[in-house]
Amino acid sequence: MAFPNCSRVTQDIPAPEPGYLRGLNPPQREAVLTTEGPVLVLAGAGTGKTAALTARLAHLVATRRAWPSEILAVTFTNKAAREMRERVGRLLGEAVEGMPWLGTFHSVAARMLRRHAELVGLTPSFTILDTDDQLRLLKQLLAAADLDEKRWPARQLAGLIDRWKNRGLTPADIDAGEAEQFANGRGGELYQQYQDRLRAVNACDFGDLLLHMLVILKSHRDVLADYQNRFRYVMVDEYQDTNSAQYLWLRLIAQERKNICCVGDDDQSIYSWRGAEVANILRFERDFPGATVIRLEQNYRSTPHILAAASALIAHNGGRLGKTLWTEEGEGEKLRIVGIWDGPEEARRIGDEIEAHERGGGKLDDVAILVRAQFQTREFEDRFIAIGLPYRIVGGFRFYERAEIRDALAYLRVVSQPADDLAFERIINTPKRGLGDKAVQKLHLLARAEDIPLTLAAARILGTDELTPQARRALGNLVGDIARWRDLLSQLSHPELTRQILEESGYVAMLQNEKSTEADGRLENLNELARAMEDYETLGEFLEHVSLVMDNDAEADTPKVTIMTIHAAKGLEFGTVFLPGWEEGVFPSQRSLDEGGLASLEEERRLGYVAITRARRRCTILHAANRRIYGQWTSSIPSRFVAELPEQHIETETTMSGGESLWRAQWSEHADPFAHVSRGTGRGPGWQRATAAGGLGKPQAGSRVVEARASAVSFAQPPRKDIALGQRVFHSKFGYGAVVEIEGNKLEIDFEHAGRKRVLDSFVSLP
DNA sequence: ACGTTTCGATTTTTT
DNA sequence: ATCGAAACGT
Repeated sequence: MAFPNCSRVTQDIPAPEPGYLRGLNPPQREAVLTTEGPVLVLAGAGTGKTAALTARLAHLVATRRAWPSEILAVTFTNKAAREMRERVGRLLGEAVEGMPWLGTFHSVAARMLRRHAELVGLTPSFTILDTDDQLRLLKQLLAAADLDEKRWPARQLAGLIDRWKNRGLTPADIDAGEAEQFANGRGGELYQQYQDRLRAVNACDFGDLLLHMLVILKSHRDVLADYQNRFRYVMVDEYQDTNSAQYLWLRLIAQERKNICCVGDDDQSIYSWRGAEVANILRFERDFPGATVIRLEQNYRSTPHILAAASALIAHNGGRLGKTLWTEEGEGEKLRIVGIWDGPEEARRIGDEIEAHERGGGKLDDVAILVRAQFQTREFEDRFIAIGLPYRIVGGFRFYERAEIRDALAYLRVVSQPADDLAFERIINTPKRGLGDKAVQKLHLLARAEDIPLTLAAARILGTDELTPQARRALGNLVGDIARWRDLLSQLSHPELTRQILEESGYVAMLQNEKSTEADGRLENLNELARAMEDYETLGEFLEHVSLVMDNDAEADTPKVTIMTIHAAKGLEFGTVFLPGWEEGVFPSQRSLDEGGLASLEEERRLGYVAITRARRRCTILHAANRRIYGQWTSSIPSRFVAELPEQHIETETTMSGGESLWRAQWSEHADPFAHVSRGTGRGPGWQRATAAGGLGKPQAGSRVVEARASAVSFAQPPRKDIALGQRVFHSKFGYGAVVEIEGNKLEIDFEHAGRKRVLDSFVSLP
């Protein structure tokens, strides 16, 4: 269809195929070349979705169907947006300078909202709040409403409001039934108050970025018409993750031209808990009649065994659009299912295998351990530190979520935005300057009475005798400092100003006085912040960047094993993947089993599908018979998902003697034969198990042998001569501590902050 | 105002 | 077990 044997010109001089089509398979080409009308691209895991999407963008621009500024292309994460921008850039040369509307839903919406802020009662320089600020504000409202924070936690209200916003509901849309969900029907009223307060401080939360734009598009036909006109083409990545507000927003904008191309995979929808509606992708054809549906099914990532196992697992779900993944790859290894005794053994086992992988010439960067929940990472961290295996834990705190970064930003916000009460509250007593609850309360009273921002109230209260003399002096200094910094705003570059503020506010001194490893890290982070600022023209630009875009997946120095949650791994791939904790109650998680019913279980299963399909060559699933959860030893049975993997694609192994079947049979008879011996002993139940006579048979030979091998490797390095008992040493992760035991080159150290740990001597230095 | 103790919760996470 | 936040005591 694309190249009929028509014109003589193309026959004489075969038109060279455009570079961006090179290497694409037929369905991918179809996705690129079907530019007009609604298109749904169902892209299975590893089927070259991003390649198709970026080629499509390049095609639209190269064929002059649209200027870069006339294409709206939205993703969920900054990473995805960045990657797309880079790849399109590579395809088109630097011709794509401006793709102003390529970005995350939130950054694109924020960009729009800044142009129309007045329509929802904000100014174009509104602040984007982080979760901390949000909670602080809600707590104030709850206190004012005389609600017990115990019974009605601010977190819960924040979650509820967020869900409302995700669904596109403004306070006016909250009926009694909805409001019922919080504080006996006061939910709606609190939502309204929250929005009023946000407007008063000229701020938005993340949900507002989309919701405000949605309201504006609905109520201002001219604005809507402008965007409908401007965007000749709309492209959406990870469509299965869109929430209702995003869906409505897209539908409004694409309604006119209907050139909307959504790419997604219903089987990889794992974010329903934060408002994603799988229904959006399932009903695409009804929403956009005449839509072209294209399936990308050729997988370029994994071996047939891995694909078959993943496909069989996901086949247990109902209501799918359905895809059949295939590959040209050769057989490869079967998935391995490994049953072991307990959590520590799981970590030992994986550590040993990774060491073997490394000895065999494998790269650590190509290995990942994907867990269901964050708490599972601990076990691995402990073990890997002990054996000196480099690892990186992805997730947890992002750079801009760290307290010191937020504090620094709050100072900058106070300086650049006089109305930013929340920022002022954050820094008023950080570092401690003797301004406690009482002083803050008085400030609030005055600010509310006069209806002025806190910074102004602070300046006024100095002229009264409301405050104690010390408090007045401290506040006077702060107010004076802020005024001075505001003046400097025009004279200094913002990185310089930042350094000066941190210095003069006493923040740096506060950290220096702490003298802990953490404090050192924080100072380093602050330096990093100032350095990062140098890339931005204005302070405002930087603040926008930091609240919407900043992430920290840098640090690609030494090769490391990656440990992260399955959620965080979506979109990534690794040669070797370990999937620990496939036990009922861990994965699927207890919570999903208790509440949420079938839908929730199916989402867990999709998670399993995502997890397995991250692997290119080798995938190992593990389940432990015993695990410590919340400090309690709990016994568990293998995940139902393990049983859903077809036998011909897996290889089962267990360190319990007698094979899995015997082991399972034993389990069904005795729920937990060792619960009574395992509690409160110094050694874990795995040890008990291995040394116990009788019970379930011989000691676990495999595990013991492996343990010995690990030790041999460790002792190959001669122990250091400069470390003696009682020696004070420094470890880059745990900080300072004293050596309490030496065993070859293994040390047991009592750390000042981290407690007792066993580490290799090569990982510590003398202070 | 600040340090200490107790209490309670504890999936997944982006923006 | 462990961490953070709220209540409590100095």
